[in-house]
Amino acid sequence: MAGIKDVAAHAGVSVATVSRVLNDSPRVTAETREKVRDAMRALRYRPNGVARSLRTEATRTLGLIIGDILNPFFAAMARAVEDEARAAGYTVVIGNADERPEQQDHYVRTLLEQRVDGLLICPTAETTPLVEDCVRSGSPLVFLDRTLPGLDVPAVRADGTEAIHDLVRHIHRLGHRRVAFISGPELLSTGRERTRAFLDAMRECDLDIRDEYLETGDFQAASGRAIAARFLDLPHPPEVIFTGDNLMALGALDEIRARGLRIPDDVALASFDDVAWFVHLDPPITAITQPAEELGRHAVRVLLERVERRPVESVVLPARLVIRRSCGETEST
Amino acid sequence: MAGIKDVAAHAGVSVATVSRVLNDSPRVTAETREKVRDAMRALRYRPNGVARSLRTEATRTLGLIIGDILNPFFAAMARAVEDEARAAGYTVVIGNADERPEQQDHYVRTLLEQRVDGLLICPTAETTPLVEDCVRSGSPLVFLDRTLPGLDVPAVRADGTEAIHDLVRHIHRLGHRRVAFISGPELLSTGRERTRAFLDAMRECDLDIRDEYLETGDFQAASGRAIAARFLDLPHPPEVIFTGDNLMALGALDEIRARGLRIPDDVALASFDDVAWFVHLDPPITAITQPAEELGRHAVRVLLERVERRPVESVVLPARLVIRRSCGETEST
DNA sequence: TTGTACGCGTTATCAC
DNA sequence: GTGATAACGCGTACAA
Repeated sequence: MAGIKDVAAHAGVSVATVSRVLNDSPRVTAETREKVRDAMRALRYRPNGVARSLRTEATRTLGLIIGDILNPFFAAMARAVEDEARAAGYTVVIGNADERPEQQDHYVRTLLEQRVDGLLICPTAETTPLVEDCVRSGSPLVFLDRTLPGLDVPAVRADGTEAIHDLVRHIHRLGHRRVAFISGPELLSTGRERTRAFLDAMRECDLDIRDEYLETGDFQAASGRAIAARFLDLPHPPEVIFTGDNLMALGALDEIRARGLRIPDDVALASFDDVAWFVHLDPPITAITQPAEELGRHAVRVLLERVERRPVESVVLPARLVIRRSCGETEST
Repeated sequence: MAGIKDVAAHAGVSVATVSRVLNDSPRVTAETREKVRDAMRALRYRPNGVARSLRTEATRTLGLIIGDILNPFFAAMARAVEDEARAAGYTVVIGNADERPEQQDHYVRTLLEQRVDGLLICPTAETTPLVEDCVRSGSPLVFLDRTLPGLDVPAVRADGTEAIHDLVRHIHRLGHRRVAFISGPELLSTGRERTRAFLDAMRECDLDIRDEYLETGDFQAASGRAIAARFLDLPHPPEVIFTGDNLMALGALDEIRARGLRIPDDVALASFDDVAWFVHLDPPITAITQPAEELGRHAVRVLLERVERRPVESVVLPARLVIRRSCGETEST
């Protein structure tokens, strides 16, 4: 493939001049610029980004490590990250960690070696030594969606506390008293936050928090289904099942359907995390929606600030309750 | 950041030896190997992938250009591509072309400059000069999901012809006669193929193909909704609406729901392209499923063969009809 | 088995 | 305004 010196030879100038044309330097006559451009076209020249990166110490590439691109919430974030990055002239490498610390580390290592200019991580449960290294070595790093305790890393995330309070009040107002919660892992900041908010909100509404109505899942569909089954097998099953994320809602839904139960008459359902198709269900599912796209965009902006070595602040965006029909809502909201 | 020569100095050996350790060369004593490894750990050395790539002319990176990661079908393919690539020691850069030729070209150009080792493209309608260049210059290229006519590029895709015949026969057997089709763009190979298969299948079943029952959408939800509305406004509305992809099915579903119509009593619905949540709908949607994961995995394998300059064949996998309840199916299938 | 020296394609710093 | 040339960090032929 043609290199810069082939172009230089073909245009009868030096490689320095070609480089200047490439980088839109003003110190080049319009005439020679054209000559060089012609040579580039003639030789089908494509600048070698690898060589450029070696020289400039910048790859104009960002890394994004998420749990799973198949989860619509992550997909929406990833999409927004990509759009915002492209607008700023960056490309993004996506790594699916599958919530496994060792796979997350694999990507951290790989992306660090590829010398990405910055790293966006939705951290899994554990703080690994590699991530700590990353922080210490000062490579631009921003947490997305979740945080890791004890690490001084800016985070861009949604806060569901208010929305969960709204939801519990909403459920209470609808006359429900026995509400169960399928929580996420204690090890995840999002899991902790939602459980805490749920408990606080229940207390605020003077609602009983029964032990048997509180179980911990792993944010995957199967656990949602299994826990929903246990709830429904209880002598006094709950009137409402609230799930900590959309996948566990899916699992709960499957179990409810499999038993031939009707929503909301037999059991009501609400989910933290909204997904596009909840609205097409019958009845549409009442859910808490997170601003996934905004999170993604903010994350890129914050990360690029860090890349420029400017000081940054964490960003917390509110989640929001979307009332639909799965909790026994009537026409008048 | 520590480089190879810092490691060499720290270990008291030459850079060549360090390099040999890095690349697991057997011509190094276990003893010196350990010395070098220790030095690496001590200095928190991370090999510089950029420099290595410049030297070896390989980045161990693959490019994947798809329409939209938010489309569950693309997401599933992307996920599989990533998994397969990682297993082979590659990372993948994803570009969302949004079905826009100029954005597709943007990514082709960018990824070519980044010197990805191979490129996977789900081509949008038009053959751009850049893509032609790509083919001529012989850079490893594989089409995924769709093909472009007149270009000698291996493709990995699903063939829906048989499944569409199965579906039309199924619909016919159920007693429906007036069936409408919301097709995809003629410019897309998938759009053409599905329309042709639908028409063939209709003829095979001796079913009338009315002009007003055949309209072309753009594979996006909005067009599905608009066309469904026109179908339903007809003096003789169809008994079945069959959509060319999952997004247009979503649009049609919205329109049907908005009118308070019931599936399948008022109008039956079937979709090319299955998505996970179709099964959670009431009734679950009868659909044609494509082996998205297999397509992704095969694509990577074929592409890596091309990277190694081995001859390859295109891959065509069959799509498959999944009968559920949205066409008026009874318990006995 | 180990070390020396060159080159990969660019950008940047000097001269002119 | 343009040209010569030294880096950037690594892999490898060749010499020792």
